Amino acid sequence: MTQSADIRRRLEEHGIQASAQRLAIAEYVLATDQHPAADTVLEVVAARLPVVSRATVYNTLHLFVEKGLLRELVLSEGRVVYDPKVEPHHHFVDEASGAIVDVPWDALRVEGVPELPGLDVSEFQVVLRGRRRSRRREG
Amino acid sequence: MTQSADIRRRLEEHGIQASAQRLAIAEYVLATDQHPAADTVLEVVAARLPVVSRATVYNTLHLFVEKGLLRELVLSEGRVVYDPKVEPHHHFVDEASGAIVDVPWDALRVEGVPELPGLDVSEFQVVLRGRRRSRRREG
DNA sequence: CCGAGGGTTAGACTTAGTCTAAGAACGATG
DNA sequence: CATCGTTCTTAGACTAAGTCTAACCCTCGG
Ligand SMILES: [Mn+2]
Ligand SMILES: [Mn+2]
Ligand SMILES: [Zn+2]
Ligand SMILES: [Zn+2]
Repeated sequence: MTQSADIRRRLEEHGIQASAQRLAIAEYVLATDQHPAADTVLEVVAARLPVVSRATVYNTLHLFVEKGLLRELVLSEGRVVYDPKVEPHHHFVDEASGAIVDVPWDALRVEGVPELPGLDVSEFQVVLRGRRRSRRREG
Repeated sequence: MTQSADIRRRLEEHGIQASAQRLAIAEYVLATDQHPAADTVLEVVAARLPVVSRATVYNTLHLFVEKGLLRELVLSEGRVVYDPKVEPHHHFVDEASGAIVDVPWDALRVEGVPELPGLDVSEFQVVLRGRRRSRRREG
């Protein structure tokens, strides 16, 4: 499939040498709309690739972060999570399930950041917590 | 000193039975303007009270959170931090030092939260990252 | 072919936090 | 006071996320 060729190209464009492990990890973690933790990545990838080690998963995730393909988020205790959506956006944490939901940048307006005295802000986001309202249709 | 009597009263008002350990922990953690982690609390308190155990520090911090005297913040990897300022406010994380700086609620305006579809937001805050600008005077 | 550099690996190690079971302090009651 | 049930504290075992190390395995250029 051309899917994997696309991913290979994408890695190389970011100065990352491809390997079977990196491709398998990228295929999952760069395409998901979830915010998986490292151990989830390991589980998912290990189910498809004969053998991937924990060390490689951590190495690769950190490499992807360093090269700008992923962002690392820390929103709740003991859960470092990876986000393939690197453009600025906000996050909602569902207190019932722990699920993390993306909130588009334009859905909120934050005013006053440039006026904060003594602080050079390089990035910011709104972190929201609460319950997801029950939906009529799950789709 | 009446300081410790005040603290004792404050604990009891929140339904917390006082003890030497709880008073010592409260004296530090409810008065600080920093955002200390559990191990910092243990260090500081152990320096004044003959013996306090790690288990008690964790138990007490969790109790204080449950009773509304403290809030638990998770802003960076591996660092759960406690905040005696329980009113809503925002946080700036200095990327150089890891220091956490309070940003008053009214310093920023966030619009659009009630209009988020499908989300029942119970609380939110803006999390900012960057560098603290060098100040003329440290005070 | 060969060798160097980069990638991967198992497993030891570290660190934050939790759990357990036993002892100490508390506080109501006789 | 003495007793006794409840609450609090404790050391140390345990867990889980993440890091480190040193050996091994590829791959690609010469
Ligand atoms: Mn990390
Ligand atoms: Mn906690
Ligand atoms: Zn996201
Ligand atoms: Zn704060």
